[in-house]
Amino acid sequence: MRVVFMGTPEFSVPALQAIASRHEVAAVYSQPPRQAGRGQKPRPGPVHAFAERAGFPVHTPQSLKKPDAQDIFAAHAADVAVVAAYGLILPQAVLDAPKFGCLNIHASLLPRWRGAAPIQRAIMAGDTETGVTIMQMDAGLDTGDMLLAERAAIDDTTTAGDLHDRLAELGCKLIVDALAAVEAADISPQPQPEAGVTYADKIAKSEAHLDFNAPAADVLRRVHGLSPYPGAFVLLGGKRLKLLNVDMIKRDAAQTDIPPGTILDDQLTLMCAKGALRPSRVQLEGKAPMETADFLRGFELPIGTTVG
RNA sequence: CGCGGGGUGGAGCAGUCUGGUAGCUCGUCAGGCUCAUAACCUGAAGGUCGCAGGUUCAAAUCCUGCCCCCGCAA
Repeated sequence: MRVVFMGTPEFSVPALQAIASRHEVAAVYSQPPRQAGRGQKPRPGPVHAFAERAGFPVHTPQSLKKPDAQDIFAAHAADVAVVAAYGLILPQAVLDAPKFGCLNIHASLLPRWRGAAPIQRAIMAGDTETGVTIMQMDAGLDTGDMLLAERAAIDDTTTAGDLHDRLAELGCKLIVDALAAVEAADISPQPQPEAGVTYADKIAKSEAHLDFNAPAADVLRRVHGLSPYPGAFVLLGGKRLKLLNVDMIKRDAAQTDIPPGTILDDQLTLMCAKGALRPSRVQLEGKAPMETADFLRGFELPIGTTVG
């Protein structure tokens, strides 16, 4: 089929790659390069960069609301558009332009976690499973009819980074299947259930500053949900220390007089409201991520210190 | 020119301001001790101190240029 691909971040790249090997990519849409990174130079996103390397025509409109942008889109004469974390709203004229409409790869089991940050929110909420859904897009926010879905498990060690990679692979498998089914007219879209709708809000910077007054289980979910990016952190002598991976440590119920955030031993075990956590991988500001043991080898941290 | 931290044996760091034969914790290897061990003791190997110039009797350390990594902010 003749496909227009629309996506921006790393998550979408495997899907584009998989589609490109089986279908004709008429054009790739991606968010315009923004000032990003050190030196605030405009940098193209991962999809944009990949598409250029692969030699696909790339479009980076600020918006698709204008008629001329919609005309350009329609001129691709696509059979279908595949949208994966594109980041722009698609007007009805765009949704209707391709023969088979627009398919979306969404990183959750809809209708749970519609919206911007489904991977992180699933972990932060303590979900034990999530997945990927392929849906036929409509004008709503991730409200379209579902074509395919597949589950993925989350456990106490799963980070957003891990899950991101797994779901990206899953998404690329499912979209390939979905395109084949659509082309063969061998699929029947199912409306999303009305029950169980939740929305995955964007991650706010303030969510990354850890609060040890919460139960250890909650802190762990937050750490893993924000790992490796943007990274949940604590303040240590004015510097940020990101916690990238943590393990639960059982504590005797007796010791409730120790203030949350206190370092309990020489392995950086941190007191929480209920239980304790031991980081296994951390990153000090300005430094590369490293095992906690390596970090402690060069960073003096007396037991009893409190982190903020 | 957005702000800032950093590149020192395999790992993480100190030493740089106040130039003068490279140090700490750990790992590795060998030997010892031990019922045993990730424990302990002894010894050893391993570094052109990111790269290139410059200053100096002497540069990890001072000066200049460059490369690379990272945090913030967007």
